[in-house]
Amino acid sequence: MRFLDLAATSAAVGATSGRRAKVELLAAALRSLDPAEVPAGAGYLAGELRQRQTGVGWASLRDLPPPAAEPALTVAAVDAAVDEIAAVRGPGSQARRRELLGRLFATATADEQRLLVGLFSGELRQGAQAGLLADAVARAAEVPLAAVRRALLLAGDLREVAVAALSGGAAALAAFGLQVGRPLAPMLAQSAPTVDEALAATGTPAVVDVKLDGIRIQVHRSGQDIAVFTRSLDDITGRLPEVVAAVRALPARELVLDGEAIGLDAAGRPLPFQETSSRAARRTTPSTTGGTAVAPAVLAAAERTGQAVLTPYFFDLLHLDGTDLIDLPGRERWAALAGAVDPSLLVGRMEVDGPEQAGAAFAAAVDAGQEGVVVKDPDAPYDAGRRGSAWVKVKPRHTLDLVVLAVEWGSGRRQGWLSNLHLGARDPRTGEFVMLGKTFKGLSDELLRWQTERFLGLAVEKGDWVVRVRPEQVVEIAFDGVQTSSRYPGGVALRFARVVRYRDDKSAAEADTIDAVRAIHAGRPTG
DNA sequence: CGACTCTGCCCC
DNA sequence: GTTCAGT
DNA sequence: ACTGAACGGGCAGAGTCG
Repeated sequence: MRFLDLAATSAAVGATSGRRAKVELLAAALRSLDPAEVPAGAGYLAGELRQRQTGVGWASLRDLPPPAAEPALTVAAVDAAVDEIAAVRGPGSQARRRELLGRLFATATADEQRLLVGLFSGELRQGAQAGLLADAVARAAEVPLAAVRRALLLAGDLREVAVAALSGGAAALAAFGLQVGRPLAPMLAQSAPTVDEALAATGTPAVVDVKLDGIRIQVHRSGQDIAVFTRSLDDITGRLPEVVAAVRALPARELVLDGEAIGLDAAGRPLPFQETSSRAARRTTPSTTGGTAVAPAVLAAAERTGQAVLTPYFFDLLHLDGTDLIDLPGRERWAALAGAVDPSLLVGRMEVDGPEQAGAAFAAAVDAGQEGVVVKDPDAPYDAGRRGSAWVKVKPRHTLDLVVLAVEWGSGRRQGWLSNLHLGARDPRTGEFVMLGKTFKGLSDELLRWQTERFLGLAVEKGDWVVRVRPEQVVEIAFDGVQTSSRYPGGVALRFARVVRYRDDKSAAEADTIDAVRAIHAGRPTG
């Protein structure tokens, strides 16, 4: 298949607002792919490259050669070119990658270049991703949508599912059961501002789990083979030897566990997320020589340098010794979990009848330095990949009145509007403002329109990207916490900042101070 | 060597 | 990660 | 209810440069 035809489909999908019409366009393109091109081509239609990492990002896509006048690329040729680019490594690789990338783009027409940029950057923005492509696969292969969805969530790989559906139909899809050793999409939680509202969504009685601020882990065990996967289904087994050891010590032969890995201090209180993250992101250590014994080396180096040792805590069990549990009610899965795992490895959990007990559980979790709670419906099955009302998370929320220092022009559907706010706290010693981070969240279209006019009126420097303003507009900002920052001048930054409302009743001189922010920082876990 | 930029279906 | 808009 | 798109801070690792 010509790559140009995929580019045309992508453009048409992007120009279509209706979901059904998008699916129709994608299905038609899927049908015209050669069987050998399905893995790459189906991914392109969902905005994904077959190669997970290419070493190419926004910076490499800034200066591109002029487009070709005539199309010459096929889907297979693009896939081969990306393969070659992704394989480049070592000294001289940046120049080599740049050369190969330039050659690919010089062969592409303007429309094809647009699709390539979207694929390499990971931001195709055609209004269709893997979820919609599942619909298109069902349509093209004439199989039930539910079968495609289920296969996608259990296989975690769009391309394999597309190949199976288009070549083997419903029978091939049925073969995608839960498989020990192969990650499935983890179940997600909705968010609620209070435990009362969470309880209203789940119903009562409910179960309240402590929410740990660490790394989501899905651990598979088959005999002595143990694998640890992240929320995005990446294999991080080599980075978490503590987790492997803990699961190896369990009596069960086959397990699929869902939980969280987190670093603790000497007193057993949780470390700030940054410290857990630092340990979990470490692959090797300087002292690691061959790489054969990477995992023990990671652990030894962590202990030697005083880095956090991560501890796993589990809250669900999806498979036990030959039996799949995902379709069972939560209370049955959790009973099986309690029987399979040492109590010290279980997430803190309380069964509650109503708001009073749930509120007490939430207060206790926060008091212990934890991130919050997840309220769960004990009758619900494990809905892989879904963010339904069966699980609802609740976290404490801080708010501060900050001052807007600058605003960035938006892109995509926010093009032409001032969008991303630079936020500052007042420094009472200097009268200046200390930048703490940015946010673009919590802004309705109406508010975007209002603030564009407002900040152009306050502008002191109108750049193409950033508009600097007189520090006069106060805005109420909600956020989850304060973290240590090497980027911002105050040494602190807000986590998950979002706009609550503009405060036209307050002047900048009445805005909250950097001291107030530092006080919150000092009060965080092990701060 | 250290300082820097860029990347990551990164983690949250 | 959170939030808003569109279907 | 679900999907997609707006974009946040911080981390380690790889490669480049002076």
